[in-house]
Amino acid sequence: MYQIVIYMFSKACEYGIKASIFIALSSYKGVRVSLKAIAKEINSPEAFTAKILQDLVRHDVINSMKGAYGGFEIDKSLISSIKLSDIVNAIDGDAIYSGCGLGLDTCDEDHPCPVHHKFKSVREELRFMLENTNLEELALNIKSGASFLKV
Amino acid sequence: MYQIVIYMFSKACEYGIKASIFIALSSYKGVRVSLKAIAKEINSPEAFTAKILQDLVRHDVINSMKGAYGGFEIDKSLISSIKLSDIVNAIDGDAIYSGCGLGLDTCDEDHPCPVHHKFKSVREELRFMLENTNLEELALNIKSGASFLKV
DNA sequence: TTAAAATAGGATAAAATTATCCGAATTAAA
DNA sequence: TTTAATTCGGATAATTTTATCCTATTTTAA
Ligand code: FES
Ligand code: FES
Repeated sequence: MYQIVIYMFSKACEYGIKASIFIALSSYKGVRVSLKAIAKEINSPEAFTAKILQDLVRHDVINSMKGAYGGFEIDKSLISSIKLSDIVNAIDGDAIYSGCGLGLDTCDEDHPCPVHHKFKSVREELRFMLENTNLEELALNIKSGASFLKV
Repeated sequence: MYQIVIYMFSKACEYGIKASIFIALSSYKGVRVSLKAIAKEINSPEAFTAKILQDLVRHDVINSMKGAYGGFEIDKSLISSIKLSDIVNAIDGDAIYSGCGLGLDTCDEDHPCPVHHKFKSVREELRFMLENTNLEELALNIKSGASFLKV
């Protein structure tokens, strides 16, 4: 049996999104968080999470500070403008919404695969969701206890 | 960079879906198709495709016949009742629509992850699409030249 | 009955993703 | 200035997914 079929996200993205939310939450309180604290909070492997955070830093989604009392943070005033798609793009590169669902070289209206029209709406909805969900709202829901980062 | 983020389907599923469509198309004409012909038509690796076809046979999505003049086929009268979700389920097992988008142990209304409510609708639309698309319509679109299996 | 054409299935290999380890560089406090 | 706490980054390992190879089995036609 050839495992799992419909991933919404890779592990890398899962960790990236959850980490970003936790960093945002902490940044509201004005405190930087360490890799160790993040991995513990989101229940992810430390070293792997580090790689993903480095990616997010390079793409200016989050900031980092080395050394004692260092850690990760996000500029408070930017939290509401960071979208899920920014995080996903940072980890993926781009070419996210462009690929054909059935693996044709390009997704092309004029040369569609059998599921093209059926998938288009699903993909567009996914895209819309990613581009219209920001870190602030996700963080606030964690804060209020309306959602959870682990278990 | 930690590649690709949003898969709709695994390669195994892509090949499984495309192969099924081609087999359906051929079955309407009353001819069995060989693995070789399928792999060529959908532009997939032969041996890997063989494994996936075996899965589909075991799950009674398609039929196979060994020996000279053997190959794969689908009972003509069943083509319209085979849904995309049947193919996907055969290759995946199940547990498809159940998992949490952010990797929590379970997707649970009472203990939702930060993206749960946002994702629910996307996932439901995907599910609806898979359960309401049948092989017949996909095959007919190939036949009419409205869609394509490769390139 | 034999030979050729196919699928079935086990073993293995390659590639991609996920995960770990360790030393280097940086920072702040003591 | 030293030390401890951290992130950074390269190397490597484990796991999963994708792909290949080879032999056995089945089936039909000659
Ligand atoms: S061509 Fe396949 S999804 Fe558009
Ligand atoms: S709990 Fe994460 S998608 Fe439902």
